[in-house]
Amino acid sequence: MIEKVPTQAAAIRQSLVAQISTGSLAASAKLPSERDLSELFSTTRITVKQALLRLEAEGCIYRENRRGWFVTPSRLEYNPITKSHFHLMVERQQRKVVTKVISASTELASPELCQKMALAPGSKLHRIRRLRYVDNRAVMFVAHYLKPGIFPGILERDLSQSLTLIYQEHYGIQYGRSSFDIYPTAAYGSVASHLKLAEGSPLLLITRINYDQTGQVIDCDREFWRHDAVRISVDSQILVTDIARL
Amino acid sequence: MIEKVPTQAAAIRQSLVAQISTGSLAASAKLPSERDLSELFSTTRITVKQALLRLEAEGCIYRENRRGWFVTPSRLEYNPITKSHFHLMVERQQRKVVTKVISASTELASPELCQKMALAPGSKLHRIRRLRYVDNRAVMFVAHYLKPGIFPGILERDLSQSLTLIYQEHYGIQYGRSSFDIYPTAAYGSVASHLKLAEGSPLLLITRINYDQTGQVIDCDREFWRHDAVRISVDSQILVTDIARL
DNA sequence: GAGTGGTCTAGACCACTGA
DNA sequence: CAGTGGTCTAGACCACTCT
Repeated sequence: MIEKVPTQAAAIRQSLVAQISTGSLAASAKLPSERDLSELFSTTRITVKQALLRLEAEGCIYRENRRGWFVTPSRLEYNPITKSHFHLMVERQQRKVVTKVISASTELASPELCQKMALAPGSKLHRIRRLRYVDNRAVMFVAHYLKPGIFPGILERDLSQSLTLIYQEHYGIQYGRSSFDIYPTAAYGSVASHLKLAEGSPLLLITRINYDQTGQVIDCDREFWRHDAVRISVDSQILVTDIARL
Repeated sequence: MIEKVPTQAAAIRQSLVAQISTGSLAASAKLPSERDLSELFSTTRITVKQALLRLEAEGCIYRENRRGWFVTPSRLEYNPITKSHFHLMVERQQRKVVTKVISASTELASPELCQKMALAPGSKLHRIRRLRYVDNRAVMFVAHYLKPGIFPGILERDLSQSLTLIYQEHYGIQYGRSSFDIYPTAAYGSVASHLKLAEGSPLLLITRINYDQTGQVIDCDREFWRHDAVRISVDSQILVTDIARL
């Protein structure tokens, strides 16, 4: 059996992985600076950086722009098809959750959105952009697109609470079915800056389209997730139960 | 309005994006070499490489180990909850598909698998590893774990065809419900080499657990997808129909 | 053997964060 | 202000692929 000689970057990665799994680097702990690491391993910053970038891709560590590298906390388990409130879902997992409203306005719908939501070209939509924090870390940036006709005056309400709740209480609307798709890509521009990601960092884009009880499109969510913050989990059993309840 | 000065890497990225979207670099086309690009943009290979790595994270381009960079072909649309044959699904999208068997053996199940599949610790499982190509590009490496008691002699069969079909025809087993989870991470070792990915490249790990009509666990699939080869798409409507049929 | 990306050296200056 | 990562230079040699 021929043993491959590991590259320096691989050796650095291994060493850090070991420290993380034994707990000598705990969750959310800060790693030594790139300069310190390159001295420790007698190499250059570029080599260290390559090891760090791989660990980042794996989801073991993450960085905050010019603040340093940290050990990634455990991931959120997320089922995009459940209709329960986001806050409830997170708190069930013993995590702290905060939602911050970034903007709320009415905009011309893009051609792609018109197609996805079965709208006439040139339709307008309410756009609500929010940022979600789990344990004080920004993990998801979401843009909700709502049909204005269904939700008069909704932009004047307190949008930091659950939209599902507002739909129910003020507009008598409940979700029926929904569909979603998951698209792995990279973060740029406002998404990157809100999530404090470096430009070009890996990202999970989840697009959901929600329908009411009668099958009409209600809204569309575009969720931009840190790739290392979530594990998507879907069980058809739950769906069966949900449907049986209707 | 203050315009940010784009970095060189961002400018290179923009230029390549433009060429890809206008079609002057078509799908699957080879990009100029890193050395040529660094001359073209009057910069170093490292700067060029950073631009290329970002485009790779986005899913616009991909590399084959030491062969060069290529424009990513369009993604496969994939619904992990459907029970149809993989080949059928791919061919419906006008793509060519090939499945290659990598190995077939009986192994001790790992503790995690025992838990996931509700097995006694120390149980054995058939492990079938296969590699799937779409349009001659390796896009997914999968390990199937089967309960040996249910599938006597299956390892001696032709495993390059649909397992679903073999289950039905030779063992009278049909899928009932299934659950899956999606975990973004990075490729290492045999997964990376089979998919011809560089170590530490982004990857989508989809773990499926399939149950038969009576709710017993049949098998577990661990699918390692190139992150740029797929868009996951789930519609609860389809599930409703499926269940109504039962 | 020529061409490609993979890895690495040994620095430099810049932009931003936080005390 | 010091410390951090972000970006960049100008090279080098290695490992692998393809012709």
